[in-house]
Amino acid sequence: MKQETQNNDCSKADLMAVKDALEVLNGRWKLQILIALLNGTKRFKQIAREIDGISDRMLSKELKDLEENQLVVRKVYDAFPPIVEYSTTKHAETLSTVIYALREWGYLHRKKIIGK
Amino acid sequence: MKQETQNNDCSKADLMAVKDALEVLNGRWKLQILIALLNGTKRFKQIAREIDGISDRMLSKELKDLEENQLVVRKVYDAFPPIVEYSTTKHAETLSTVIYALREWGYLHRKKIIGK
DNA sequence: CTGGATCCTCAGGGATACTG
DNA sequence: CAGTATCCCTGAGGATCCAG
Repeated sequence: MKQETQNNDCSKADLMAVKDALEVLNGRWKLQILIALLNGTKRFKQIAREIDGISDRMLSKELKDLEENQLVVRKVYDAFPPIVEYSTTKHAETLSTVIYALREWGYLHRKKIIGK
Repeated sequence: MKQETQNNDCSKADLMAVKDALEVLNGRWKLQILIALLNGTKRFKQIAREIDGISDRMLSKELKDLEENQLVVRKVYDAFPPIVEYSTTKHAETLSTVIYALREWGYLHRKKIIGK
């Protein structure tokens, strides 16, 4: 077996970038929330209903995280009952590439493993 | 605000696919390991040295997971000291799209948030 | 060297109740 | 409705020791 000395030439900074991305999208909720919101502006309960199994507490926390990372925008209307709308930023739209890739691979993998 | 009734038309099965993908790639090690192995066949310690912060226990477990998902292949040479080589499968190569997307977005996000 | 076995810690995340 | 506060538990992941 030949040992190439430069076989990881393309993955020093790249690995960092991937790690950065994963750090922002970590947990099992962030991407689901973003997908929901990329489909259009929604209210808190609306998101909660759409994402199966998420608790209010988690949704609240995740939305705050995403807001800090400038991926979602929170807009409060002064009304009763309270109305708060969430939507994605331009920056979040750049994630669609990632989402598409994951979606395609998800299909592929399911076919490979389960539907073999 | 107008409410579209079909604003989530494109994300029922798609969401499932994304969730499937995330389930296979969960944790912070799987993708790093795959990236390392996509760069070439490697031995256990070699991977461990390449991935910063991973413990032997984790690496062992993650490799087993990846093997079960048919993403890596384990090859044992009967020798002393023991030699075990890991490499990626064809199926793992289809992940490169995902990895590229994550890498690109990682760079983009870093520029957006940190280097603004 | 390649890991399995064990023990431990801590953060992710669930359930419930409560406020404005 | 839109959350916050609290309590609790599970499981990811680290450290260490040990065997083939």
